[in-house]
Amino acid sequence: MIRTRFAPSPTGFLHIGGLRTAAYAYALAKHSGGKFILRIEDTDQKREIKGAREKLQGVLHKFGLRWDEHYIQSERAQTNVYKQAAQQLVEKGLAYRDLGAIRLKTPKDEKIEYHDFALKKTISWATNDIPEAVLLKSDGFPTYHLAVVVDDHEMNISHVLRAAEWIPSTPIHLLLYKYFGFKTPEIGHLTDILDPEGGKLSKRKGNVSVEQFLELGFLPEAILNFVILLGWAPKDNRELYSLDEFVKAFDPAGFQKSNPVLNQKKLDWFNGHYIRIKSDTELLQLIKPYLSEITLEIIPLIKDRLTTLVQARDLAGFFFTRPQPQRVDANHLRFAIENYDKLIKGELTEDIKNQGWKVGDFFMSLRLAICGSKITPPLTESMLILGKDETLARIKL
RNA sequence: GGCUCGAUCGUCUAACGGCUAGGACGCGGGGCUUUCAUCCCCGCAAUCGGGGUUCGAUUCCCCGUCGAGUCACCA
Repeated sequence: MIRTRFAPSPTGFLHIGGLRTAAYAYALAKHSGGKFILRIEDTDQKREIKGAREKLQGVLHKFGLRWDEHYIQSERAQTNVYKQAAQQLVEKGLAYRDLGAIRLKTPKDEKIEYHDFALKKTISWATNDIPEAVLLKSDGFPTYHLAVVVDDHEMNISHVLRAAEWIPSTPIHLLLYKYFGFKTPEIGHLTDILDPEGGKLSKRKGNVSVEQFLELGFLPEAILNFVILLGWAPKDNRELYSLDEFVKAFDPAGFQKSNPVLNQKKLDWFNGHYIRIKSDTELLQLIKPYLSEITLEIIPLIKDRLTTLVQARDLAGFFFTRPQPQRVDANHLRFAIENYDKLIKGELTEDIKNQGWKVGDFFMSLRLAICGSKITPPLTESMLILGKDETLARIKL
C-alpha cells in the first residue's frame, strides 16, 4: 500500500508550493487507496511559532486534504527515538561526536545513487561531495536529516515526495537509510515554482502564502486546480479538476522536469470559472465576509463580473452606500425622472433617441448618478433592486 | 565557484523517432450588448545554439549557452 506524507515545518503560513506538494502526495496515495500522513516537522525550537500548526491544519482542511495519520516531531523527540538512533550510529562507528553534536561519517571514493520517480531519472553523487551533516544538535533535538529518515521508516512511508530544494540533501538520507539498514523509500522531487521576475517564488516578490490568496477572495477549488497544473499535466491536457477528479486522474508520469512560472492571470481565470459555477446561494455566503449587506437578488448581477470575491465590494457597494455626486448631463437625469416608469420597463429607448441623444450616453449619465462608476452591474436590474425612492433620490442629487 | 537538475508559443503544457508541432491562459480582431463582464467565433505566437546517431530528430548522444536549486547545530 502506498503511504505518503506531507511534512511541513510550521512557519506561520502555508506556501503555495507547499500546498502543491501536499496535493500531489495526497493524490499519489489516494489514487490507489493508500494513506496520506501529516507530519509536523518542528524540531527547531528557535523557530517555533505558536498557533502555526492549528492554522496550517485549518488551511489544509479548506482544500479537502484530509490526513489519515498525524504526527508531531517535537513530541516524538521526547521519546528519545532520534537520540537513540544517533547514538546507535556512533556506536557502529558511522557517526561521531563533534562539539556536542553528532555528525554523519561519509565514506571516501564511493558512489551513491537513487532513481527519482518524479524526475524519472537516476541521480548520483560521489560520496566525497556529501557533507558530514549534523544529525543530532547540541540541544538534543534531531536535525531534519535524522528525523526525516527515522520517521519515514517508522511511519512506513513508501513514497517520499518533496520540493527540489531537497535534492542536495538526499545523499545524506541515502547514507542514513543504508547505515540504519532501512529500506529506502521511493523518492521523488518536485519542480520549484518560479516567480515571473525570475528565481524561486518568494515572499519578497508577491503572494506566496495560501492564506493570502484566500483572503483576497480566491476559492480553494481555483487555487488547488491552478497549482496542481504547475508542474504536472495529464496526457490529454485536461485543465479542470476537482480534488477527487485529480486523485482519479493522477499519474506520476505527468510530473514535469522543468520549473514552472507562476502565472497569476491563469489563477484569475480559474477563479472566475469556479465563481461562475457556484450556485447563487453558495456565492452569497462566500461574498458575505467581504460585503456583509449583500443579498441574494444581487448575486446574478455580479457573478459574471467577479474575478475574486473581494471585488464584490467595488461592484455592489453602491447598493448600500450612496455614491459621490457625479458631473453628468442634467437633461438626461431630468428626463429619467419624468419617465421613470417607462424607463424601468425598458421602453424608453425610442424616446431617448427622439431627444437626439445617444442611448449609451443617456444610460451612462444615469449609471454614474446611481452607481458612481462607469463599470457597474446591469443598470435597470440594479434600479429595480434599489427601489424607486432610492433610485430617484440619487438621480435628483 | 563546487555539486545537482532543467530547456516546445509571453506563461502552463501535448506530441510510440515519422501529419500543416495540438490545447489552455493572456493578447489582437469580430459577434452579442445601454457600461463592464460573461458567452461564442477568428487570429497572432514556440521546438535555445552547434555538432553527431538515423531514411527521418521537439524526441536519443556530446559540447556550448542560458535558467534553477543547494552548499547551517533551518527545515
